[in-house]
Amino acid sequence: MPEGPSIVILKEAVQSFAGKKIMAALGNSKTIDFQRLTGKKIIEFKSWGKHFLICFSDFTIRIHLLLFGSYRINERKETPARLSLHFKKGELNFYACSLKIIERPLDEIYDWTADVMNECWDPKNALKKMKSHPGMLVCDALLDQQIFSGVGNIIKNEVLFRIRIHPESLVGKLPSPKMKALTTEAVNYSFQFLEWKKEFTLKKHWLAHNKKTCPRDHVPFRKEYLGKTNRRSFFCTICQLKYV
DNA sequence: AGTAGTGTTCGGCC
DNA sequence: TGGCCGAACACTAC
Repeated sequence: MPEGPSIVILKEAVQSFAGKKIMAALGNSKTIDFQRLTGKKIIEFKSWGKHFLICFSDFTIRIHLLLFGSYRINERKETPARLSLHFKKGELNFYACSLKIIERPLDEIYDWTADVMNECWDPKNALKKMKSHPGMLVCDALLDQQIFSGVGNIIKNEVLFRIRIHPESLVGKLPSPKMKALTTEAVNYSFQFLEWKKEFTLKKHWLAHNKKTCPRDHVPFRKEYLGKTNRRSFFCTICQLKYV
C-alpha cells in the first residue's frame, strides 16, 4: 500500500466523496472524536507523501497507512475499521492505520515542495537540504520524508540502481550531476510507480528491489540492511558506485 | 508453513 | 540528554 504513489491512487479513488457530508462516523480509533465528524462536509482530499489528508473547514484528519494499513471504498472487511465514514450514498473504511487530527492550517505544517508527487515539488530545496547534511548516507536521504516525502523503500532501491549509486554513498561526496540525478529520478520513478501500480504491473518492473541478480552485470545483488533505519537494500557492487 | 516487510511512533533503557 | 532498540499495528507474498 503505502509509498507516496499509492496514496495518490487512494486520493483519486475517493474523489466522489469530496464535498459530501458525513452522515455517521465510527471505528475503533482512540484518537478520533467521532462526534465531531458527523454532519461535517469534506472540503477536499489532499496528500503529502505518505500522509492522506481529509480536509474540513476547521481541521484535518491525517491518515497514515504505515506498513499494513488498508482501506475499502463502499466495501467492508471482516476486521473492525479504525475509521468508517458513512455518506448518504456510500462509505469509506480505513483499517490498521494511524490517525491524527490536525488543528492548524496545513500550510504551517507541511512543506509541499518536499513531496515528490506534488506540483509544488522543488528539487532545489531537496538539494539544499542534502547539502546541509553532507555526512548523510544517500539511502537515508531518500527515505527522509522532510527531503523526499513519499519515497519509500522500494522507490529508494529502484532509484539508486537506476542512477548507479551505492546506497552507502555520502551525500556530500556525490558529484553535482549525481545529486541532480537523485532528485530527478526520485520523481520520475515515483510517477512510473504510480502508472505501474495502477496497471498491477509494479513488481514486474522491479530491476533491483527483491531481485537476486543485477540485470546489467549478471552478478548477484548484495542484500544488506543499511542506514539509520536498517532497511533492506538491494544493490550491485559493480555498477553502483560508492562515493565516500 | 513460517517469516519478513512498501513505515512510523513511542516508551524504556543505558 | 540522546541515541538505540523492540513493540505495536495486522496482512500478504514468497
